[in-house]
Amino acid sequence: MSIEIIIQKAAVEAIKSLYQGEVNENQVQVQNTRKDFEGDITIVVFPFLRLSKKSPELTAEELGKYLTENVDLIESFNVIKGFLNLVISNEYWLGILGESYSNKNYGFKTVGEDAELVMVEYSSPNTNKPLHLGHIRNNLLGHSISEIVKANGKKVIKTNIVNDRGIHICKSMYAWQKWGNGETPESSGLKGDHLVGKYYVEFDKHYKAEIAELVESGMAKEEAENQAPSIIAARELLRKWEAKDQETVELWKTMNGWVYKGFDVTYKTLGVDFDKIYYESDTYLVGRDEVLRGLDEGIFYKKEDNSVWADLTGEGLDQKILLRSDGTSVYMTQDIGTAKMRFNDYSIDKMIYVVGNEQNYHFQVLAKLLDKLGFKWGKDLYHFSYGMVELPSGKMKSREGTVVDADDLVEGMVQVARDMSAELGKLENLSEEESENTFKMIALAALKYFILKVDPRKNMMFNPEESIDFNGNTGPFIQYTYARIRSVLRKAAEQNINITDSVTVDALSVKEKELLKRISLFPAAIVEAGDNFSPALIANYCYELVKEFNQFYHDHSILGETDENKRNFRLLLATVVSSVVQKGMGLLGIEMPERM
RNA sequence: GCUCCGGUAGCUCAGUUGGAUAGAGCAACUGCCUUCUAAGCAGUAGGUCAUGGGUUCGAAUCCCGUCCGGAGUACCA
Repeated sequence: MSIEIIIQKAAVEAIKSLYQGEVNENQVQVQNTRKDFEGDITIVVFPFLRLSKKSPELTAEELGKYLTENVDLIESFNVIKGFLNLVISNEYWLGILGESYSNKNYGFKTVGEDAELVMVEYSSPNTNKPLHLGHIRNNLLGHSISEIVKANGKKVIKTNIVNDRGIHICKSMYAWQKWGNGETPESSGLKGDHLVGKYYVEFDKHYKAEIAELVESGMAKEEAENQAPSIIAARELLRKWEAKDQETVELWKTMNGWVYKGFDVTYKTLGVDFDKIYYESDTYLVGRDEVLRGLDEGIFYKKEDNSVWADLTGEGLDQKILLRSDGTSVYMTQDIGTAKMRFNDYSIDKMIYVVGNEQNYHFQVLAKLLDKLGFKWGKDLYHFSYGMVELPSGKMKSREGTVVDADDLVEGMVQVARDMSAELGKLENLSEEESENTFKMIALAALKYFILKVDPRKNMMFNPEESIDFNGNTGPFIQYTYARIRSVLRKAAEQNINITDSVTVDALSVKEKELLKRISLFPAAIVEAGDNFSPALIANYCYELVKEFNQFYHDHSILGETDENKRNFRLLLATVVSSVVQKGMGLLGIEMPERM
């Protein structure tokens, strides 16, 4: 039971006994005492004035007196205006520390056999171009939220739906056929996804030129966009693909294969993975069948041009197309099929889609459609909607070349880590392999933390001109503090100092107590991050803990402490802090180096 | 037009179910490496929380209006 709840319950009793009044536990506003006041936990007494019929000060005095007398772990109190500051006993805080040290799960719940099954969809790339910064945000959020849900005791299946078919890949295929001269990843030395992306750009270049030419010769722009030879050729490829033309399917397989190889490298670098991958080419037909079933059952309707629609005007939404007039699937059709396949494959209790907020409307509609089709789980799907990554120049657009490529970004940051480390004279006695490993760890920590520390729902700004920071509120700062703690613990071990979990210290410094308070809040942070789908909460928690530790570290000697009890206590504290930070950062997919 | 989201320091972001004097980092300026790692610590400066009203003991937070920005809006994914 957390300290807040203990205090809340006690306060409810106190109000009953003092004023014969009933209050709900939630009405007891408990918060951490601000640093500039004495005390640990503060109760706001304003809500009780109508019961006490006394001034805020007097009410707080009476409540404080009652609580101090009746609750063991409350040692003393002071009152400032309507705020009752309670001082919690050292024994309580030390108990937290001893328990954390011996128990070691730090608020992580174990996943039982009958735990709720949560499927998390994230990443979901198109196969016509490499991953960029927007995808990185998606991947990191998806992976992190999976870890957080797991830590809250749920079974998680991470899934990826790959958009492997459609006009986009046909554009790359056509351009490669026409201008590729048989180029392959091997012959060009390019990563597969980059090679295919190159031909996507190539397509667009020619396509644009053709449109310009047609417009020049007097054609309307819209018509030109439909009549340009390149787009006609790409559409023809799509038709051939849908008709299972062997040569086309072979090319499609080959080029997608290149892309998957490339993606695998990027995923591995980012440290994300999946338990199950779905491909649109497998699910779109299932979706089409579902839509046709809906049509038979009168849930959907058909227009004269043979297109199939859902009427959602009754639900406050619009009409939505589900099958084009030529009978082919749209995005929504595919998502219906994918959902059906997933629920057939697994007994999913909750489905989470990690998809950008530009698709809020799409998921609103999807939930309604699945519900209409009779899937119980339809309306329970959760769209984890995150904000866009913006550049100073505005939105990222692949065609305009304003994207920040994922691989380039990571490589650039590893280089910065290398340079900085050399400049600071770090890691000089490590082998090249070990230091390279550490540079990667640091670079990825900087990138991941930079992205995950901001509220996922908000758009975020990334300035490619200024490289991501390694100082201040950053991943490397947290790693650095961790590495220093580990270094102290190594030295303690070298000196044969044993750490025991029996703590006997009678006076705690302000900083020590502050650290203990923060440690005690970690389990609550995990729950909160899970409830709010917010890795940012964990990131900020870790930063504050580590910042606090750095200050502590600065003015408290650990190994130099001569009082053995105190030294033991501080070593214990350092151990627990490092474990909590490691666990917390683990939830963000950030590894902690032993040295840096 | 309509719907949704956002606006906090020069910049990037925090800000607990409404609570005390608004919090970090970056950038700027001052100090601190003979002491467990200076990717650090201590400090200075920087705010009409877009704006106008309302609710109340109390509002960055809740409600209404206005302005600005972003996204979506029936055969792209």
